[in-house]
Amino acid sequence: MNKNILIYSKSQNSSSTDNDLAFTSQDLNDLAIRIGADLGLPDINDIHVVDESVNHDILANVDQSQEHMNREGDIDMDTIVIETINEVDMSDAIVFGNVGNDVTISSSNPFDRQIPTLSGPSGAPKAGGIGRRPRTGGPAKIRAPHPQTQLIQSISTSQPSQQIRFANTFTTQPQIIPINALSLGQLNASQVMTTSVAQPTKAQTTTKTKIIKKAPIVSTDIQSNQTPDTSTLKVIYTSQGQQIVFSPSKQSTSLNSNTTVVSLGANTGVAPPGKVLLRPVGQAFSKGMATMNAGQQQPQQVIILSPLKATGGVGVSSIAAANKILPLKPQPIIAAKSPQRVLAPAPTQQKIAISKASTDIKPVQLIRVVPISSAQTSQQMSSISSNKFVPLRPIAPNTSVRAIAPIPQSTHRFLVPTSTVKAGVPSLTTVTATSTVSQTTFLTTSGASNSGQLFMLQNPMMKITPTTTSVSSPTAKTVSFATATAQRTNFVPIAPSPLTASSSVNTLSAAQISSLKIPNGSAKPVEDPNQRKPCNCTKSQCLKLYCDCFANGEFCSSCNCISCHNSLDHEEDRQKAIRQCLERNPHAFHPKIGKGRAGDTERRHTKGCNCRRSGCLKNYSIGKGRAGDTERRHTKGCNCRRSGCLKNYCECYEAKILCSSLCKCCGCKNFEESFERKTLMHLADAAEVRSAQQNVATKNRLWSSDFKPKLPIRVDGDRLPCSFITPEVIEATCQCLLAQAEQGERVGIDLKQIEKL
DNA sequence: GAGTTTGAAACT
DNA sequence: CAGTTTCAAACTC
Repeated sequence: MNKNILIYSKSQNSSSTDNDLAFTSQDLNDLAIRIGADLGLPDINDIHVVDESVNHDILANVDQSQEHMNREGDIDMDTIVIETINEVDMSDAIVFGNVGNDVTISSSNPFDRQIPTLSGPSGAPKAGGIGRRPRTGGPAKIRAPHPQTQLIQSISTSQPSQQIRFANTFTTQPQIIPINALSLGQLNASQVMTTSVAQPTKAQTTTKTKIIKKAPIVSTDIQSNQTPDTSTLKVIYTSQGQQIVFSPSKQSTSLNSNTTVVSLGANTGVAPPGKVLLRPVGQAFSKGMATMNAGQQQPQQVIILSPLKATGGVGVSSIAAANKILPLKPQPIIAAKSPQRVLAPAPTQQKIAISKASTDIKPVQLIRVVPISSAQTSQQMSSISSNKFVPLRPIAPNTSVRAIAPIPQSTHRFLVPTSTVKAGVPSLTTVTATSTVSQTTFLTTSGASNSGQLFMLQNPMMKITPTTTSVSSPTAKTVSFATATAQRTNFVPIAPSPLTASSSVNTLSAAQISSLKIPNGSAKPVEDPNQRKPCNCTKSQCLKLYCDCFANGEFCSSCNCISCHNSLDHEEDRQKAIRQCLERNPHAFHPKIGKGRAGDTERRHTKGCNCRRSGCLKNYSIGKGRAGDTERRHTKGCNCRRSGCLKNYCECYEAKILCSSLCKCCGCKNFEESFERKTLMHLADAAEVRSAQQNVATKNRLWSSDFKPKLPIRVDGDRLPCSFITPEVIEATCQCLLAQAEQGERVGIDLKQIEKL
């Protein structure tokens, strides 16, 4: 029996913006073995450890319209972390974790764990699934998922099934359930949970959860005497078979030795709705805890994973002696200044407010231990078709696993700018979307459509290269990205960096163009196209679209800006600026380079023009666009007047695309048949050849010695320099030489001087 | 590196 | 929507 073991951890340094993994791979392997042994997993060898550091950031999205949640501080980001894990597969998962000093403990079948579900009055929390210990002792917790997210995907392959219907609701309170209650019960067959949608604008989401059938949960006494709303009852079985019934009524009653009704009523003064604290063994009741027959509970075997080395420290004292504590060696936090990655929804989307004030940001590390045999998981994921989760699984061992957060609306795009992929990232990871990711696409680095929602992944050290996978789903993608930092941030809308948008299809690169300017052909070192350019803003505080970082949805990092507010330290201002930009232009953060509309993508200049606002339609011809360019064009068009659209002032030219009918440029020379453009391109090609040759020559000088044979000249992926010399290059070069010669003759320069030109 | 040019963004 | 101003990047010297 394979099990998913999810381990998540959060750095203790909650204020740090530079955090990294707290677990080493060795830790994870050790943990997997110990956890598997402790939980009685039959075949621990089937458990495979992979690093799931972070990427919940790419999963969630934030509702900017609900920032009050942030301000109120009642949205627990930890919950989001759990949700992310849940989306992978909670029913079959054993989850451990550490969030700061918290320890999350949960279990699966060995403890007969099921996803707990609570339903109280409107706004009550819904399904949860992960136990966790509080920071400073007290009961362990089972957190409900973030109320705004869509629901837990939980599919067990081995148990009889029952459908449970959940709904998105709006609540701010997590469920908190003690470790002792980890042997969670499940709903009776008659208790199909159907809850109303608190926010009518949000579509109700249905998920299917297979659960273990047990005896009826609610006793006759309860139903007859107290008439609880069975539609909102929740029962948890303890390991002793005790039934704990959560009721929305205002009274808590102990019906018998095995059944306790826990009130979830709002006015009991015991526990707020939706927040149920159950007393752990050996701990006195405290205010805020619902009464229950806790004394009858037996200590649950608990494994505590904590980066803290303390074995009986914070949050552990209330655990029975039988519990096992596995201290973990924390990984040193790598202090590296890096751009912050953010995840951005479009403004009109249903989103999740998950971030707190910047001062309360908790870096999070996610580590996932998954079975080597991924077929089961894959099947499970693939069967999730009615929702918009984007679960991912590794396609190779020892790779990270990313899970995409629920995407509440259709046609979303995940944008992962490659412009900030950091060199030296230890592991580039490949994951594969295994579910039917209907209506979901990933924004590729070569541009994308203009519509839909944008999500930006954390910027540093992340790269996604979508390709078609073997998964049956036509929309599934292979996503590759490197480990990202675990900084939890607020989310901002984003757009791809120009570099990202123009990173393909081009025949000219910035480096090539730049190399043209180098005297004596000494080309500059080719800049890493993935490296984001630092901004130099002085007056905008990097909170206007003048700032490329801001416009790209990135935090400034390693920039030269002055009075920069595009950082976590000024998140409030930043969000305000974002809203302002979106008010002015709802597409302000959409990529400027996108796909052209069908039918006019091929419309290009053929002769150039001087028109300014006509759209230059009279001078267009059909079918002259270059192959590859038809999919990319400026969404607004440029307005150049003096540059001829052949300088980087022009956004089209900068993106290495031809001007289109959307452009209002004057004197445009950036059209297919433009002689100037061709010449520029060929010169750039020639410069590239020269640069490549020089680079290779330099390499050879470094590498070669008197005892080594000369290496063949190869550049950029075994591409011989001569391969750059295409007939077009030759033709253009000849044309340039002829033009120079003719000009020289007109001026009266003698032949020798002309030859020297 | 300073100054100029340029065009997008912001503003009126 | 059009004209103007502001801004930062591109470019030139």
